[in-house]
Amino acid sequence: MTLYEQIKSDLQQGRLRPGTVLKQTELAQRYNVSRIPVRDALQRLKSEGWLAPHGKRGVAVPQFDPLEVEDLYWMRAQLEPLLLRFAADRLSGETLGRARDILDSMERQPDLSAAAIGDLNWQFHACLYRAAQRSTLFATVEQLNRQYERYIGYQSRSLDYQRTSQREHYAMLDALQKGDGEAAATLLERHIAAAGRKLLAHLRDSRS
Amino acid sequence: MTLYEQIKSDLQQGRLRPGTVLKQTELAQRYNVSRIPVRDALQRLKSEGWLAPHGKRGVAVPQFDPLEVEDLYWMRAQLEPLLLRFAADRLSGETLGRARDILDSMERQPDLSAAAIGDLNWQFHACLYRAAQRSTLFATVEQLNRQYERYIGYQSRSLDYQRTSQREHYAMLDALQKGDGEAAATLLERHIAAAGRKLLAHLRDSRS
DNA sequence: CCCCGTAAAAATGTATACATTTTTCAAAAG
DNA sequence: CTTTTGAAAAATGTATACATTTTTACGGGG
Repeated sequence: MTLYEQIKSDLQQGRLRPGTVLKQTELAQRYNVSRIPVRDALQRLKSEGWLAPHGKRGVAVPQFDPLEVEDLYWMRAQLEPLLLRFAADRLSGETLGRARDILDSMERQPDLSAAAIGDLNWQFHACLYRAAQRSTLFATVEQLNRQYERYIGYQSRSLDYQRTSQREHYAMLDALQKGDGEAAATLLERHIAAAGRKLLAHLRDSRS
Repeated sequence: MTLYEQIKSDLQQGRLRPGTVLKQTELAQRYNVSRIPVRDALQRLKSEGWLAPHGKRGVAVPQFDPLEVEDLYWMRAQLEPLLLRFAADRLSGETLGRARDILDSMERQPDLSAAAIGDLNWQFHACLYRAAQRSTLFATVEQLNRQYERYIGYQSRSLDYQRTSQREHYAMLDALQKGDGEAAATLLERHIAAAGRKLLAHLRDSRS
């Protein structure tokens, strides 16, 4: 596991709490490395929204922010359906197959961690988006999804919601297989909006 | 001037040409610094689209890509009008004044460099967007604009186009001053789309 | 003639040491 | 008692040196 992944995992699991100011020296000791790789990891984590600038120098673990979630989901709801429309014309049977495999594997494994679910989720979407061959649009969408990972702990793991989410995924895939990209894009937009509302509700509940 | 700015300027002015593979050691010698600050600058430039990964290690100066321009402008046309709508309700007289000052100063200076025009352009837009107090949305928009800077050399500097562009800016500002955020947002969307078409045409001309 | 494996070289990753900047804290002035 | 100032301490920025990985090039085998 790289240093970047280690720090990210500590952020995800609350071992580094919002509000904490991170010192390169402390982190270097904590992970038994020198400050050079720490600097690299911090810069990357900062660019992905896991850390925020703190004063003139230094970084801090940012608070959870409902407004950030709203922005992220709104942007995703705008950009991802377009990407899917571009992809629709170019989807090979093999790609659709791989996407279905990912969904099936989620189905098979009953209780994955929130992080694992989030990862497979992205793998599924990314697998379709890549087919669009729009690397710039894809890169931005990927970044938004990475930024949203920070909130993955608040994602509902209720079996109920998982079922709904999976049903929407399969419906999208079916539409694509029929060649109806437009329908798939509409489903996707609703899927993202619904997930956003769900996450916001959870966030507001658990922090009020 | 920081190292980051120096390298960026060399990229902008073609002293580092598309296709070139950059070596940390070479750059360190070229700019008379050690490899540590070079690494930092390269990572940042990479995250802003000025450089692209090259193989497993190392970075290269990317080719100019019309598809990238299309994606950037399309995303900007989607995201920025929303940001302006959010801002519209919160614009103070002072903010509007500062925005107008920026436009006026562009008017006063007849022949600025493409880079200088681009910078003032962004200052104008950013000044309005900041009022929305949507930091996540703002950050994404800012990144898209920075990414687009790479193509600023292809921006038309014809007096004709500059006039059109300025007229659109003033029209937007007038709409905002009248409190008509909706009209301003519509103008902005068209403004971005028009600028995108213009840039694409130039790019295709000069490289065919 | 081409391909593959291996060793040398070149490039990047990381640690340590030093330089510079920022922050902190205490003492003195108002 | 509050504010200011300045020196010590702490943190980050940078250089040099070493470690590891990747690339390159050469020579032998197929």
